[in-house]
Amino acid sequence: MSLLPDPPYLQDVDFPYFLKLKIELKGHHFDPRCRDPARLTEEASSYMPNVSLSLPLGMANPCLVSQYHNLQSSPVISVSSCHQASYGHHENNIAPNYYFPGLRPNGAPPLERPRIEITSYGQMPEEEVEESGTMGPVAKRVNIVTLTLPSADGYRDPSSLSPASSCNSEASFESGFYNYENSPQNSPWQSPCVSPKGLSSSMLSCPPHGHAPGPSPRHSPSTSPNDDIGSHGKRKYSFNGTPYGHAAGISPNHSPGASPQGSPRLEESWLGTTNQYTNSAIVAAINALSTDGLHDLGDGVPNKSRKTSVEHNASMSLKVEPINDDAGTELGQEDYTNANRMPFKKESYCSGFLDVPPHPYSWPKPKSYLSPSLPALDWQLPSCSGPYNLQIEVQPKSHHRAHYETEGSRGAVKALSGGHPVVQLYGYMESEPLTLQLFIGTADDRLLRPHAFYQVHRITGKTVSTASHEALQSNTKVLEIPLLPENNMRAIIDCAGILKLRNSDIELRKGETDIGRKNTRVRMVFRVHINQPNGRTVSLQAASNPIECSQRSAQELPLVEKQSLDSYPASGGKRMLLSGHNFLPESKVMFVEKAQDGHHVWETEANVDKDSRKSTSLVVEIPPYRNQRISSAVPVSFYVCNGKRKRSQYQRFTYLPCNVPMIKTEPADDYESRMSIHTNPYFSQQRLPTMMPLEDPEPCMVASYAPCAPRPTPMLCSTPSSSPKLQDLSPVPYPKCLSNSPTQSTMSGGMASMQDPSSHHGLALPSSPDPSSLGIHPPQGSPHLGSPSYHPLYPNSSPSSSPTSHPSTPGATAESPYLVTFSSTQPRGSPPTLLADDHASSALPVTIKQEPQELDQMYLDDGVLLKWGTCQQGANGVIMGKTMGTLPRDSLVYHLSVLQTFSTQPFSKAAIVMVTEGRLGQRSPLHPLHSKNNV
DNA sequence: CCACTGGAAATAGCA
DNA sequence: CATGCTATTTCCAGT
Repeated sequence: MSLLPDPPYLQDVDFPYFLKLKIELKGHHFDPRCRDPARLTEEASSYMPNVSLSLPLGMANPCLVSQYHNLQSSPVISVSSCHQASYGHHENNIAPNYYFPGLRPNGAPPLERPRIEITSYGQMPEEEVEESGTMGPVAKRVNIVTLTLPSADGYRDPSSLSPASSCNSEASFESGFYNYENSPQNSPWQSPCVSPKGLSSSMLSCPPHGHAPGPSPRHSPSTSPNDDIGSHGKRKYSFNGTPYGHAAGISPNHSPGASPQGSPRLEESWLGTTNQYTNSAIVAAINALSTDGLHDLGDGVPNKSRKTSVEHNASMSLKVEPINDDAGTELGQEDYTNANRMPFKKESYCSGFLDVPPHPYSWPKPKSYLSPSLPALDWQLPSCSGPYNLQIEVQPKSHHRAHYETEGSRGAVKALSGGHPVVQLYGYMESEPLTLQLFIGTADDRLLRPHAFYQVHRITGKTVSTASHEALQSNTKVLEIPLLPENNMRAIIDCAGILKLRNSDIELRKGETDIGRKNTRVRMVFRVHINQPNGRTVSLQAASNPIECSQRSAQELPLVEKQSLDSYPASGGKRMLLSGHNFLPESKVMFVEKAQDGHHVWETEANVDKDSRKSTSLVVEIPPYRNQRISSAVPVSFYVCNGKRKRSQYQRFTYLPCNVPMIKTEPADDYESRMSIHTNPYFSQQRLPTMMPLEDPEPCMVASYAPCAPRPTPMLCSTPSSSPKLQDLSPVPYPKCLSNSPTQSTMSGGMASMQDPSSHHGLALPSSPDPSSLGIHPPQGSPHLGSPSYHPLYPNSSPSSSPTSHPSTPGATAESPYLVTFSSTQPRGSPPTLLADDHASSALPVTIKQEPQELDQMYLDDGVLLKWGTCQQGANGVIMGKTMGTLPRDSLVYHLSVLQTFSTQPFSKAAIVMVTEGRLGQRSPLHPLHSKNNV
């Protein structure tokens, strides 16, 4: 990056602010090649040097920090990331090549990706000129910063954005600098671009952008851009104008006001740091903005549009016509076409800028951090490593009603006590402040990953004591909060709210396989990246207890937060205390045992102590198990039921043989135990029965969680290497973990990752050029066949014990506890199987998690699949029918509609789906796609 | 005036 | 295809 003399008026401008002002997205095509580890590596090697040298990076957010700093002093920034096209184009730029390693293949043709260009105030007018992505951007201005955006899509999936998310996400763009997408750490693989619907990017592009011929692209349904922005008085902030702003305006779907990210707050955030800016500067910036990346945001947006979005229509989305004023900024035709960019009116934003109040807090400047690569958000990280221990001292309340873009903020997530969650890093004695990252993660039974339907929302205001920054990493908004030594590395999280994205917007994104319906639980995920003297970086992560985000669920569904017992002898009879919410006088507690196929093998209603009933607690008598002579522990589950469809999630419980010790500390190293550990996120226990074969219950499962014991004080934790199996344990599965907030955070799972700066990026995917071969895969659906815990965290990460090794490399060295097994026969792109031991590689049957009562979807326990098809089940077994297609293994959850997409031919709903593990040719148990109307 | 909240009507999606 | 429910979103109004 280069710094230029600051114009007088720009001197005080914060980088972030700046970015916000000038961001242009170009090209929205995401080239898969970018995800190629090999290429990434190459690139990293080639370009990283520049980055590290020129950028003072914050540990947590190297990119952000560096840019931020630089920008502050220099209005003109030229950054070109990832994309060749973009990079190198800005001859004028002093530091034209700010490369995010891994983004672009060497010598590979330029990839068309959305770019963000930032231009200094003075140049803004011109920066607008752009060239189409492939051609290579034509640097109009020296001072233009170009950031290649992942697809400029939605929050999560670069390749596909939901209208809402993509279009609106101002934040994301703002964070352009913060955008980690380009960095290796991002998991390019994170979201498989499986486009179930086969939507083309163009199709997906944000329709809204296709702004009407009208004056301002931003035109939202509401009519005037301005209106869009602020139906709720947000207009003022609508700073969305900026990248995000676009979104707002752009996406008809979006409610006028807010963009998901673009929540009004964004502006504030920026403002906070940028308050000093003068109006003129702001105006200029605004002017410069014109068509921005907002359009890109729309990329990946499903054609499907809401009724409410009048403007949404294919034609519009596909084609954007330059609009008046913004026209100046317009992109080439291609850009429009591709990105569907909509120009928005500057005016509308101006006011917003001016109105924003300054933020008192001055973002700490972290030390320079050379390694831009940070672990992807879907990688599992441990909460402690060596002397460090990241803990959630005060857990958030179990319920927090998330707000929609169309609503005003619903405030920050609170703690049960009425205060706010508190996170603290123990064991850190340095004087350098660190950055605590926060994002909204999933709370289901699968590996923790960014939640597709929720985003963290920055809260600011008088009542907020904690400063924060918004950044975008892999389409996920990340709140960055300073962790200061003077505060004992403790942060009160009173600046984080939760934004709900419309299901319809997200589900149609390319590659998105998760469904939003009834997927309303989230966890706050905290991360910290600690630089080590040796140049490595230790990344820790702690996830909160699950948080129910829907209004209705919060009000009606019973929620079990704690249970006094995890297991008990088959004889039962013991009373167990359940703590939670929404327990009613008529609440029932049902114990169930499910077979592998999801059918209930046994179900019984437990007696509830009527006298002790409270809305938040309930005493239930453990019913005797159906078989009093079990020789091994039998995992079952129970749930609280308030009526039809009003059930809590399944809670785990284990029946023990009457004479057997209750706990085993070492999980058996078999498939099941691995799986159990693997899938154990908070609620995993609840669903476990459903998704796993129960026939051979493993007592170990319970035991495996034992390690979760709270660690109030800093202490050494077992490193991944030492106890890989435990690494992935998530916080809360068992009461013991639940009881103490600190405890929970302890096991957020994953292993600590150590980065070796020398590698320049997190992608040290060395030996194998092909990502798929490496097994590095996206977590999204991530699976974990063999060892969930060993999710390919950092490609180049290694256990703390052997930081330099490349665990992710197939055939990992002996020094690494982690082994990656890869089979040539394994479908390309299939996830690598990381094993904790040699045994893991054995063929494991693919299991399908299924919840009969649920939607037309099925869960795949492993990512290693697969071919699937229909077959008929005869009396003696199964007769395979036709192979219907091959599924991308990155997704764990498949909707019927998705399967149909992959199918080479129509299939009957009466068919049974069969999943085969490609590598081993094994067949998973057969599962009806849908229990009710079987496919 | 704003940022929240709590409620609940309006919609959507399923069964 | 209509109907009944649920779940999701959007609105409203009060603090």
